[in-house]
Amino acid sequence: MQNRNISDIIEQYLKSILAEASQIEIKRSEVADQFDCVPSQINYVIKTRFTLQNGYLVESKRGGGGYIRIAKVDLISDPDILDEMIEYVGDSISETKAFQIIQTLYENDLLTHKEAHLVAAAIERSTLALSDNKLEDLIRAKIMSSILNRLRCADQ
Amino acid sequence: MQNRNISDIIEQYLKSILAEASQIEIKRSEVADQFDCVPSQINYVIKTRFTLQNGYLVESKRGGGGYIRIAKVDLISDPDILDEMIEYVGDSISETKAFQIIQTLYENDLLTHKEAHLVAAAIERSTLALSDNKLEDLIRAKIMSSILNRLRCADQ
DNA sequence: TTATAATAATAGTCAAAGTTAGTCAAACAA
DNA sequence: TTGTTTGACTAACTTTGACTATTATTATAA
Repeated sequence: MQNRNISDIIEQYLKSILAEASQIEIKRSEVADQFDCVPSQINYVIKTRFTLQNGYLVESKRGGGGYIRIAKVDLISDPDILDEMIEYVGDSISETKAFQIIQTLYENDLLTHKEAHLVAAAIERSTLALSDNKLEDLIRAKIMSSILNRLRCADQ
Repeated sequence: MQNRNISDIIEQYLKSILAEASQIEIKRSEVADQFDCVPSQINYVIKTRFTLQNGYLVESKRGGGGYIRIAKVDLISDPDILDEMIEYVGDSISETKAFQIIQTLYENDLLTHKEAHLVAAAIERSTLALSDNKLEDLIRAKIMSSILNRLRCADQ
């Protein structure tokens, strides 16, 4: 349970604040100063320990008044079905197979009727319409994976 | 959700007035004085936060008695705005601008919170993640257009 | 009085400078 | 090997001010 490195310490610090509030906003440089590390270390911590799979949503803004916002989200009780689908999608998927996945999501109440239509609109052939079919299937897979991943969140 | 910079503060001020009236008229120099900034800062705020894709119409007049008028547009009662948005998207759009559109659709109840998140997941940079930025903006535009079109038929 | 010119009073544009956060790969450590 | 640390470089957003454009008002000339 002891902290072995600075990343673990920062992770624990952020999670201790998140225990109080459901959402926090930090200034990257301030936290880096606080823990005497380079700013990009904060990115490393977030990328490795505050993923959506772990139940965190991260947003940020650059420039004056910039920030990094970390929000804790509730995950659906049974993520296995999503994991299987993401694996099935892999890095390439046809329109037909993607439609089947969307249908399954709808039947399992992970998507409403309208949501299913919107997702379908995003990935259908007539939308992507790339002359390179391989590339089209690849992009469709990226979109499907991202959406499946997002469905881990109970709310949102 | 604090204000982090003067632009955010001015944005919030203007939106708080707009919450009362559907349309407001301001004097650029007065608002600049009020918030102790240069007048062109007001232009920056308007240009980045009160565009049509943000759901606002802006008119102005120079010279004596000049003004800047900001009006809120109602997407639901004005379906033409969807067409204008599709036209605005064109065949290429950045992540930032697409996010603004999604935000506007959400604020006007054309998308639920979850639907907005799903659409965002489909078009965000980390999803499309193409080395070719031009192609990425092009595909994002195709998806956004398809989604906007789908929203024309209110219920599915 | 009327037309025109000058002046004042606005708002717009643009680019430089400033302030953040993100990426990526090399070096390092367990 | 795998995971961590570091820093140079990049990208995004904000602030500022000099310069420009437009409109209204006032002064001047015919």
